[in-house]
Amino acid sequence: MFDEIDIHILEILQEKARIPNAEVARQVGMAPSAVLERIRKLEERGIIEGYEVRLNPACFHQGLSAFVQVETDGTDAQIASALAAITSVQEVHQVVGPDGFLVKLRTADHTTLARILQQIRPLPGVKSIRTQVVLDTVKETRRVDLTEHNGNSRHS
Amino acid sequence: MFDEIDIHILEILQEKARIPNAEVARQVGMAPSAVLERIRKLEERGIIEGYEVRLNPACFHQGLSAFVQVETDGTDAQIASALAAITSVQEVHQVVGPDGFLVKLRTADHTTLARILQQIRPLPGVKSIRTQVVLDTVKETRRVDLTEHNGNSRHS
DNA sequence: ATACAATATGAATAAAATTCGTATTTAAAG
DNA sequence: CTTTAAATACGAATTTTATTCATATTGTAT
Repeated sequence: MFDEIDIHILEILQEKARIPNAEVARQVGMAPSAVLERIRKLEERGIIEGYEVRLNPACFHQGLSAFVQVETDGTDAQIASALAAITSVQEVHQVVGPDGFLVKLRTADHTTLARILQQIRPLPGVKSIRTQVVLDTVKETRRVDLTEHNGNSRHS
Repeated sequence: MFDEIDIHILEILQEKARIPNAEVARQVGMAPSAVLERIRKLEERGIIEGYEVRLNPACFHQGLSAFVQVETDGTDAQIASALAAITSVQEVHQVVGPDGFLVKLRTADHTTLARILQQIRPLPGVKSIRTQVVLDTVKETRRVDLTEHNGNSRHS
């Protein structure tokens, strides 16, 4: 799927995604055109899904995080998409075990949170909800560990 | 803090973070140098925290997500950093209520997950853990809603 | 070994980033 | 409602980067 050079490129991009191609090429010791071609293919294959800007949520009145355990009657796509449609909802995960979803929210304050919760409760199929408000986020990353992939070669 | 033009720029960047500056300038109808200056200041002020590449976790043997409710004896920074130090741990949130943390994990499979859990259980201060394995992730975004900020002007 | 496909190179060109002097706008103070 | 100072925008010039493509090299299967 990908070799050590690809991993190296991905490591550089994970560190700082807006780094110029030419700089990546310098760091991996290859021609810029070759690196460009590799990145293109990583994008084509869906290994690179995209590039994101990380904004400071506190600057946009989104300082409060919460997790909501939503117990449901079955696990319809209906409920899932109703939850996903709420703007404050950042994540919706269907979990194993008793039917339900784990929802991650982001709101300005407790008042807004309460409003969103009142919005979730009456959704058809929702049996109960349990809310956990986040006091402090110690770690929050999406970085993928690439260290274990150094040995992979490019087999079809 | 920021005006409508900043919001417009941030919306464009949230859509596609690796878009060239010159293209952003075209879309907002300003000179590239002016847009560059604005983006710089957004970065300086910590409004833009950084740029990330989004990788497909499944391509790196990280296809399994799980949430772990860690009940603890108090909420030491000790426990938090011990949890955060584990590579598979993507998020550590201290939650309101009974002392504890909500931890988000990413592993290759159930076997690896079990191993990580056995690693968490004996940490000093950990009373009990409850694990929720993710079957399906319906939504997962970090996008900040900027639509409400159109009226903001630039006051100190 | 041979041939085919994939990848790398390097030069050339187009595009973008960056800098900076000047002009314009904005906001505060008088 | 001016005046003034600071912030921002502009646009030309320059440097750097992106992109393309013909050629060379490498890797792989037969």
